[in-house]
Amino acid sequence: MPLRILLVEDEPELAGAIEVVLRAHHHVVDHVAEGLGAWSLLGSDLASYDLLILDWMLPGLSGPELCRRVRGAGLTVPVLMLTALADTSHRVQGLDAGADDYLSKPFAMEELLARIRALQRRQPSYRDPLLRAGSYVLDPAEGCLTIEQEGGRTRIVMSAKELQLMAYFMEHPRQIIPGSRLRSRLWSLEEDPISNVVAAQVRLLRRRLASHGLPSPIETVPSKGYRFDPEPEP
Amino acid sequence: MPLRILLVEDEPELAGAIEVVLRAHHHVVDHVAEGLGAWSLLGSDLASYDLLILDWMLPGLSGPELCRRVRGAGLTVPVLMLTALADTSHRVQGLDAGADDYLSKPFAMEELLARIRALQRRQPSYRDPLLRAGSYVLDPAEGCLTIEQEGGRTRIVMSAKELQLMAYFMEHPRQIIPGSRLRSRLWSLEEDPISNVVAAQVRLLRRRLASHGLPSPIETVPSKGYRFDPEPEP
DNA sequence: GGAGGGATGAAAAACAGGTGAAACCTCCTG
DNA sequence: CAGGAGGTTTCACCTGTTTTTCATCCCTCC
Repeated sequence: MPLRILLVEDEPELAGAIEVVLRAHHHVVDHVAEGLGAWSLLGSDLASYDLLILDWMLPGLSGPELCRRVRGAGLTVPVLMLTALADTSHRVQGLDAGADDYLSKPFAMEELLARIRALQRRQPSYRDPLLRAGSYVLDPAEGCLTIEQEGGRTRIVMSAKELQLMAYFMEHPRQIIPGSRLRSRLWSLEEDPISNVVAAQVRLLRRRLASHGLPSPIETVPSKGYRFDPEPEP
Repeated sequence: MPLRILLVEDEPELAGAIEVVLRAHHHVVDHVAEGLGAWSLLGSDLASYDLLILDWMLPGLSGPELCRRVRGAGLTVPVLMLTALADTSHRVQGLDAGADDYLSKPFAMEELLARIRALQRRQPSYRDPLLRAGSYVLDPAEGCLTIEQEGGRTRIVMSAKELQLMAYFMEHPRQIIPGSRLRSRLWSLEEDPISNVVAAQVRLLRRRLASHGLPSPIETVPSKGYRFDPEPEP
């Protein structure tokens, strides 16, 4: 599975080599040469990384310092530290700063890849909690819905709006939800009030469920709204 | 689960970045650039928000000031404050103003998301309470009225206006209510006074009750108004 | 007995939602 | 950078329901 990796390394040759290898293994790599640049990327960029590879010695902001900042900001992203200094006291310093692993130069690319794999396995990576209602389980992180029926489970990948809608329904099971409420909760204000986005999107959601052979759990209560029933009583 | 979020931030770049990230996580985001706009948005109950993200420095109305107003108005919505000022005295000021959390710029989007998740672990949805008068129980959420008689209960699904009318009667049992009051309470402002909407709607309400075999609890007091009696004395 | 509020049924208007096609947008790919 | 695929929204049109109006009738109170 491809990872989004931020590589912070000031030696151009090594950096280039690492980039090539990682890309060859289908990872997406951003490279910066110094610590402050990395920090501002982490601080404001839209990207979120699956892995940070930090050189120990960096202009601007050292590897351990950057690592401490990252941890201080509450980030749980795995950090792999690179260094020319192999002795134990440095190793300890690095790990104390919050790094997850530590690799001494020179190293074989194979070892780097192996350690990346190891970090990924160990990664408990915080995920949004699942949302459950009856036999429906929604996973916002994965962007999918699974339904447990007799005879197994069905997994449905959904679009963003479908997920929002489904989540709202699942948070309010069996309640009648007026279309106007959906509109005000799930769509931002500026849109013109004479539109039928809600009806249209409800339709798409129903169609998506139907396309997997599921009976629609969303009922229309005429001129009142919609009602989601996680498992209709007989 | 998706949240409805109001973002008050005057730096366009940062605001844009936050918006994109929040949307990517399936939240619904409204963005205003200054405090007064935010305040008027919060005042109009077009939308109710699950979270406010306030910049510290804002044109018009500062973040802490807005936050104080929000709390002063009795709103319990979680507030997350953003600021370039990291020192403790500001942190304390922000939290004293009623903010629930505090984030210093620059911050990683991951941290913002983590804090939002943390703030968000709170109360589940609640239902609006039932309205009771004598043997009549009105459930606004379900849009129905139940009557407990000897021999069981009757459940009547009603239309919106019927519910409004019934609710008004049930809130003023045994009182004589002039038609003109119903008109001004239940119908927005001066519609043309030569209409008999009220009479017509009262009729529909009576008919609906009658169609379920119930004696009408709504009596007409000639040239004075209507009176609702939750259970007529013999 | 006539004025006025209310009752009544039918008809009209307004409304909410369902539907398919088409327009848009954004992201991805060649 | 063009083209394509999805996803999302709009549009025009259709349905059924709710709400209001209208014309008429009824009753009560001065």
